Amino acid sequence: MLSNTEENYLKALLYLTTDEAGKKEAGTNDLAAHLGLKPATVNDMLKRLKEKAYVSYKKYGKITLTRAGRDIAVFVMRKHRLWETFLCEVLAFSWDEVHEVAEQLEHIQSDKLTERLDKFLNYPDYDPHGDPIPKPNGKMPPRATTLLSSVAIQQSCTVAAVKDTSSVFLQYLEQLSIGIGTKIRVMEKISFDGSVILQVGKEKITVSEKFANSLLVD
Amino acid sequence: MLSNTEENYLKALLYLTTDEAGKKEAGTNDLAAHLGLKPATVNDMLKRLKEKAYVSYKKYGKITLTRAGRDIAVFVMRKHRLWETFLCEVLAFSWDEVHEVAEQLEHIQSDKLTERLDKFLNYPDYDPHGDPIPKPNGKMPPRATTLLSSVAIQQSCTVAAVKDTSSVFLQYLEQLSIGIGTKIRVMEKISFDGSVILQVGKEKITVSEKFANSLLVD
DNA sequence: TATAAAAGTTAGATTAATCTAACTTTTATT
DNA sequence: AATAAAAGTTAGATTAATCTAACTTTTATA
Repeated sequence: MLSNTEENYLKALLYLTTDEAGKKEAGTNDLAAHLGLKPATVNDMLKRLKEKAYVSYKKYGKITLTRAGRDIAVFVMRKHRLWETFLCEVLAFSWDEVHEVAEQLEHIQSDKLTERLDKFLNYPDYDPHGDPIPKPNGKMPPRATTLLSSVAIQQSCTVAAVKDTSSVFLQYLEQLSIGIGTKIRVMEKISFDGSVILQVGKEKITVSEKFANSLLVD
Repeated sequence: MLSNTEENYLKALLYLTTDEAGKKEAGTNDLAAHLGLKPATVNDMLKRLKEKAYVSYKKYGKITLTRAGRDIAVFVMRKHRLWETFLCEVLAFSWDEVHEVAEQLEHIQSDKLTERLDKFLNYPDYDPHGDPIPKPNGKMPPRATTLLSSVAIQQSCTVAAVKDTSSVFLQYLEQLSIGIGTKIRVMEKISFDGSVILQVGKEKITVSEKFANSLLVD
């Protein structure tokens, strides 16, 4: 059985190599930066994970997850997202509060717990941030890929997911009454700085380019 | 913040010195036996816990929890019992399956989670084994103290708690359709071996002295 | 009360996870 | 292509948690 620490390395590797993070290859430094550790530390751990056949790489080369490693990482992600859903929907946490707690809960080892929790939540496909929850077989529901910034003028869309899960962003969304499922119409784009004017309910609001690049829509 | 390991030592000490375990003093060997560790290991840890002022003892003497140590142990117990209740009542675990999982969940650090869980469960006073759940202030609802074995012949009583939480015992109770709240009438006691004949619902059953010493009733 | 048994402690070793400092290899840039 | 920068590795140290083996103190008993 893997330690929490080992699980965290695999999860980080999954994240870094799944182009959520922008790129597809991961090196020692990327991992170290992502985990807040020193490259030397990561190097040591990678040796052990390679030994145990959870990762694959050659000296000075890029690191990839093996099938076994990816399966574990996906399962940890499944637990993380189920717990986030539980915290929001059942215990009324707000979506900016769930992450840290889910970071702990994702390491609880009990298949029965995971499956019962899934059932209790009625087998959700997406977590409170709109991220897909892997199924027990490792398959993932489709992830929204359209950025709000790429929606044409006068088009309407529905918020499907957030690309940025930082508290500041989530609280800002809260303040604007925007959440998963909110209908948005793009009214105007300012070419000067990429700002976008949106219709949200009866309100007309202006948001930055950075904002429009942080929301995924259907 | 304490490690899971440190929390487990404090919890064990609380258990051993709260006469649930029969006695009120705990030594290195008792702790080692209870935790499945070697006395030398426990000795080392006790030094650190003393350093941090969670326990108090003098060399070769008996160990007691300080106020701070007891507060932490009680809080861990609170979390353990709330999670057991959650697993049974919400996720339909049977009462012999919850312990191991609760052993993991009890270490999750989030006051908000604990309080929200308590609220969601409607502030239960007792867990699925009939053990009192400490309140946020550390106070405990009263614990049943009457053993089934001490109930007089022809008296009726209600099962309040189990003294033994081993799977074998809990599954046996399940098989006999006895749970917390079950009404029992003591029909006869066999002086030869301490066996007791009980009326449970419409059934008349005979149980051992050991059994009658493992159930607490009101 | 002397002494054997039980309880508790110390010393030294091991493993996991981390660090810093120094070194090597790869890559990117002039 | 030479060389500077970035990336990756190694060596040696530290801390937490565990062990075994040997030793000391307390307690129980003959």
